[in-house]
Parts: sequence; C-alpha cells; structure tokens
Amino acid sequence: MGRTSDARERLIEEASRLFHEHSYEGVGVQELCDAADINKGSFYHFFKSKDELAAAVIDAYGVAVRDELLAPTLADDVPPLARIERFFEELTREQRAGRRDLGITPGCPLANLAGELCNHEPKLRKKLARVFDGMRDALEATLRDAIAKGELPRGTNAAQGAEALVALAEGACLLSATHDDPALVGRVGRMALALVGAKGA
Amino acid sequence: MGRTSDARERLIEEASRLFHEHSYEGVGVQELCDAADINKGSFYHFFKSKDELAAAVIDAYGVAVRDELLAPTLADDVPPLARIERFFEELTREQRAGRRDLGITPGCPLANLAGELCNHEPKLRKKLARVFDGMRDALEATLRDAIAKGELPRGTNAAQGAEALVALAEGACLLSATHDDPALVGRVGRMALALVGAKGA
DNA sequence: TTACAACTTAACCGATCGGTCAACCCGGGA
DNA sequence: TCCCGGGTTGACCGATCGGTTAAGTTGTAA
Repeated sequence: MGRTSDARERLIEEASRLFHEHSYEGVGVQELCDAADINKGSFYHFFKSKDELAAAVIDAYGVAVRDELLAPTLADDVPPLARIERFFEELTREQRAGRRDLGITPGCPLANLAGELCNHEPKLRKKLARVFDGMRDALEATLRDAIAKGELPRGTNAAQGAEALVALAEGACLLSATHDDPALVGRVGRMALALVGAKGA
Repeated sequence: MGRTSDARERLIEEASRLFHEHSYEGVGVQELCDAADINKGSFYHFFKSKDELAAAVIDAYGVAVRDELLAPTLADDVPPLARIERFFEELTREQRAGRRDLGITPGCPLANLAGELCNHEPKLRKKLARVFDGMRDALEATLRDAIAKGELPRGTNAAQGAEALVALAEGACLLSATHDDPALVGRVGRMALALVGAKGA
C-alpha cells in the first residue's frame, strides 16, 4: 500500500454528509465506520478522536467553499456587484438541490456545525471561524473592486459590508432550512446589494 | 400538592441552559435530571420523551423572545427605525452578557438549536420556524410603521425587509459566537438600516 | 528473504444513551 | 378512615457511546 489508502478520505466524505444530515453529536463513530465501510479500529488508526475527524471535515468544507462557491461565483468575468448576486443565487441553487436530493432544505453545513460546536469545542470553533473569514475576505475583495469600478460609493466600508454579507448569507441558509423553503435565500439575497449600499437595489 | 410542582419548570429552565451551553444531542436525560434535581422516572412523568422536552424549551424561548427582546426593543416610545437599532443593540448586549457569564460568546439559542435540529426533527423544526416568524412579523410591523411615518420610502417591501433582518440578526449571532466576538453583532447591526433601504445609513 | 510499517480485523472496555417499570409517598375528598 | 391519583424513587432494560487492544495481513524496501 505505497500510497495512502482512500479509507481516510471516504471517512471524511461520509462524515461530511452525515454531520450535515444529522449533526456532530448525533452521529456515532460506529455509524461513520459503517458508512465508510471500515472497522472501528481503522478509524482510530487515521484519527485519534472523533473531534479530529471533525477538524478534517471542516478543512474539507473550507476547500469546497473556496473552490465550488467563492471561486466560481466571485470570478471577475462579470461586474463586481453581479458577482455578489451570483453568489446568493448559487446558495439558493444549493438549497434547492439539497431539498430535491434529501427531501429537506439542508441549510449550510458550516453554519449548522458552528451552531452546535461553537459553545464547547474551541479548536473546532476557531477552525470554522477561519472558513467564515475566507468567505468574508473574498467578498471584501469583491466589494473593493465594486468601489474601484464606481459601482459603490467611495466611502463604502468594504470590510464591514463583507462581514454583514456573510451574516446575511448564513442567516438566510439557516432560516431557509428551518422553514424548509429554499426560495427564502433567493429573496434575502436580492436585498444583499442594498445592504452594502448600492443605489439601484 | 394541589398545584403543579415546579419540577417540570425547573427541567425546562435547566434544559434551556444546557441545550444552549452544549447542544441538544450533546446533553443526556440523566444530566438534565441532575441539573433539575429530579429522578429520571420523574422526567418521563412530565415528558414522554426528550423531544417533547425540547418542544417545551422552544416554546419557552418563544415567550422569552417576545417578552424580553421584541416587546422592549420594538416598543413605540421611539421612532420606528430607532427601534430596529435598539433591537440589534439588545442582541449585542446579550452576546456580551453571555460572554461575561459563561466565558464564551453564546450565539442565539434558537439559531444554534435550529442548525442542529432542522435536518431531522420536523416537528421541532416547525416550532422553531414559528418563533422566527414571530420575530419577522414584529419587525415587519415596525418597518410598516417606518414607511407610514416617512422614515422609509413608500415602495419599501416590509415583508422581505423583515425577513432579511431576521436572517441578518441570526447570522450575526452565529458569526459572533463562532468568532467569540460580541462586537460583531453590533457592527453588523449598524448596517441593518441600509438593508431595508434607509437613506442615512 | 527478511523485516518493517501501513493498514485491517474483531473482540473488548466502562460509561452512558433514551426509556421503562413497579413500588411507594402523601395530601385531599368521600 | 380509606382510597385515589399526582408525584417520586431508584433499579433496571438493551443498545450505543467514544475509545482501546492485540493479533493479524498486507505491500514494499533493504
């Protein structure tokens, strides 16, 4: 077995799914092992605890957010504010897809995990915070671009605007999951431009 | 024992605290009973399951939100938009108080619970949705008042604005907990008026 | 060919999980 | 006085919890 077996990656994949479908505390190590088709002993060969698997799952979420959400939607092939709109449209699409595939509106895996873990696992909490920071930074750069291109007033505070956009997006996903209504993200997203001070919205 | 003993209420109180400090799945029935100083058998005299206790906890949250958050902050002793500002200031104060008392920024108990439960307990999910609806309705009424008093343009969509405000508030609480930074709610809250279309912000 | 490290296997640990049970305690109405 | 019913008690249920252990089974490199 010269190269790393894929058992570890299967574990991370299945854990991402199960943590999101249920919750962190609601999924047992045995269930994770069954899903990844490995033995419990192997689990503890790859991860020294369930927490450590959660850390790996959060890292994987971070990569997915960057590569599958931020990079495509905030790419500079369209004007800056249109990227923000595209960002929220993609969130809406994900909620709709989740609802189609699972029968329920899933919400944001990061937010759901954050709500559960923020009060008792400082290490995981900080890891989640760093993923949110990545979202904020990408949105902030987009807002700065919008200011530079005259789409937003010169005085606009890009840092605070980006922070508020992340809050709006995560809150919208949470509400959309709670109401089982993917369209809620779309409605809220359509107000996002007003939040950062765009005139037309 | 003519009147209902207070064991049931102690249980709800302690469960509100423990579900928030840890999480729903992360707190066992035995721990709940210890905190409320009752026997496990008594637990199942008052509630036929842990789920049913959670339902009672959500109801209690709903009352607290109405009486301790919405009623005082959205009272009409100040102009409508100032009430919205007061609403977010109160959220900030709660995060700060939580941090002082518990050592961590707690986030919103509703949001944390919602993130954990929305994907597998439809009955509790709907109960949580109704509490969020209460927040939205109160904010919507405030926005309508703002429109009537000329603080917002006539064309403002109060319903969607209120929905977005709830998303913004819950998202801000979640981020503030994740970053352990109560001030985040304040910063985001200061942008709330821009979200609904106020000019001055 | 041997040796070692990566990996797998399945039995096992004490603790805890959500939930049940039958016995009991005790105050108020008849 | 007796009984009844809300409330309490603590032992108990099988299942599962997160985690450990020791003995294999590999592929690979010396």
